[in-house]
Amino acid sequence: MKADKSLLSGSTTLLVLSLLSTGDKYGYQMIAELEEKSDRTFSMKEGTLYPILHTLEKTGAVDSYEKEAPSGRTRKYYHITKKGLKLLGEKKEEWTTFSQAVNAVLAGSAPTLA
Amino acid sequence: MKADKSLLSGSTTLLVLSLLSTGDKYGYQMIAELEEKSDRTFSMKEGTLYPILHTLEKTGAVDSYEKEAPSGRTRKYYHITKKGLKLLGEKKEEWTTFSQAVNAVLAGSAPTLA
DNA sequence: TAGTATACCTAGAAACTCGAGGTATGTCAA
DNA sequence: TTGACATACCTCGAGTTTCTAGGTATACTA
Repeated sequence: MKADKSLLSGSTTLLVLSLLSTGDKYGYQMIAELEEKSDRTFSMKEGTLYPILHTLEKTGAVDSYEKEAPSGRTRKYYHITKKGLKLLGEKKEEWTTFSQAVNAVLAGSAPTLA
Repeated sequence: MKADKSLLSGSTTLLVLSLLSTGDKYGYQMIAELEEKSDRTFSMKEGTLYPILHTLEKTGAVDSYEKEAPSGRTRKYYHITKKGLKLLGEKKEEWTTFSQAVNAVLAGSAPTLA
């Protein structure tokens, strides 16, 4: 990740599920979309994404199928399941709670030299 | 942490510095304040906090001094330095960028069953 | 005087991401 | 036709961060 790699932990699953909630996608595409949608803040690495996708598949939050691209190359598409949508809902809520809590703490802090 | 332990990564330093920007504090107190200000979302563990404080001290973002509490017990107070304030400013900005990016990605996601 | 809250600390395990590597196919230019 | 580059998938080991679980010690309270 770019911004602060360590800030990312835990939100990756949320981001991946969020992307998949708008339609089936393949790995390489998700990385590009994430980068674009986040205005270049996120640049998830393949070494991060693929293990996440495999874990999500193992737990039944997504399933996958292969499909040939117009170019002729085979791509592996991921599809979010009902279980995955439920998980997304939970993760979203967690994120909201979490970010509000951080903002609450920051609100009390002294103005900085920034 | 409670909410989702892994969401926390990277924000702990931000939170600690933020707390210290409003005045000198000792470890135990910070854990309590964090819990209170975040409305019970954060419950940072001692095993997390103390190593962070030690690292911040090593890098010069905070310094510390011992002081006797009214009770008679000795407490170790931490004080944020100029360097620490600068670091806080940077971390704050990182947090803002990061959270906006996450929200941007979520904004595009389908409404969930939540 | 025994239990609980306060207050500090550390070592090892667990989780997560990244860097670096590997394999393979399609495209395009020399 | 061959070499370079982008696309597309994958894995392993290192590094970072947090937690669990312990340890030590003092003050208060029943």
